[in-house]
Amino acid sequence: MNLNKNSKRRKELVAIAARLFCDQGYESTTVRMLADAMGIKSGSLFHHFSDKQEILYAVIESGMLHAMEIARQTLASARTSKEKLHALARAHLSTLLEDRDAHVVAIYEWRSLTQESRDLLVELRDAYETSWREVISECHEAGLIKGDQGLQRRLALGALNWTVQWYHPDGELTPDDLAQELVAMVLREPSAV
Amino acid sequence: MNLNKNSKRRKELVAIAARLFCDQGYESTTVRMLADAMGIKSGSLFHHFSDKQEILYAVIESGMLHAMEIARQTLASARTSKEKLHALARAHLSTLLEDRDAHVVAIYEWRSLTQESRDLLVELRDAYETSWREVISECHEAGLIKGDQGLQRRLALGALNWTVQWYHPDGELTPDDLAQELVAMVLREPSAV
DNA sequence: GTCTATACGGAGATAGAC
DNA sequence: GTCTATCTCCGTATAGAC
Repeated sequence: MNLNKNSKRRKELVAIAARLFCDQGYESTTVRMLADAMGIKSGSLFHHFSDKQEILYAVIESGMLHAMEIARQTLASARTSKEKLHALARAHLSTLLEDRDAHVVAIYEWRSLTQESRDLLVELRDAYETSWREVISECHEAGLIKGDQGLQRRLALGALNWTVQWYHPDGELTPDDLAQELVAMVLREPSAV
Repeated sequence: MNLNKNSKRRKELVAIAARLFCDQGYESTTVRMLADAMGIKSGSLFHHFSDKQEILYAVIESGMLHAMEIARQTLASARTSKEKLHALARAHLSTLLEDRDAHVVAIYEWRSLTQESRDLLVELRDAYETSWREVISECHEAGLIKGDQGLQRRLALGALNWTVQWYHPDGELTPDDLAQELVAMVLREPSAV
């Protein structure tokens, strides 16, 4: 089996799998469907991945790594704590949109991962959420909000994650509108949208 | 096949199915597992439901009907628009907790429904969300908030629905704390938690 | 790295006796 | 209303040639 995780070919295959898993669900997507979409026969699939679950893991991991990279970049150009909060919200929405398949899969198909895979991905997720923890903590220290920081972080991330259920970027609302309204809610400022 | 949807027996079976679907996912739950948990053989299952998808439909429908009933009741005793918003949030969280299995299934297993089933359930959901539409509209008319009502409703419902991912009622936070913080965010009031 | 061929098990669903 | 028995199909995964 080919274990080179960074090969271009492998990334293509993972993206194709992400789309199918997103559209039809992991369990309902057969390895034959995956192979068809990849332009190979089902037996050949197992040259790239040791089993079906590993494909699922690869899809979710790639989405998470990408999200962390975007958050890191966006955060770098923010100065005030409010700007940082806005940056995180914008970055979060960007990855949800640009990498939608992988994130929808991460949300819906968690249960189909082995315990070992889950543990690995939980570490990634925690690392990502640490940025949120830090920025919300900064907002509190700056006197912009008070109250339960964990609760505020979870409500905010929940509202953002749920956007995959209803948001279509071709409507009137821009991702930046969403981010602004979310920040306004968290910081209890009047709506700017 | 027994079509009596309101029989006590049927409700028991639906509750059992909800638990299994919630724990393992719809596709990963076999009709043999369902039958085992119900104390019958797999063949007997099809005396109660015409096929597996109908069980999924029954689980989700029962959760939605219950949610609507709770919302109706809770709303009846609220007077001001802020009280009504709080009532809706509390009712939403109550049903998410009391009827958690069915709602988790509704969130995760939507894709496994036939188009016909989906259409029926979308009608129910829209009817439910109408309460939210009306109450948020009232809050705007009362001058408590301004901005995009649809966006505010969706962010609020998203934050609430996402609680199934992290909230455990045995912690320090009560459901009422959650509802209060959510209302405070929506109405841009200081955190009361 | 892809192919063909196939093993093996378990899935949903049905028929008909009791 | 439940049972037993069984059908049929399709799932994941493997083996070995090219």
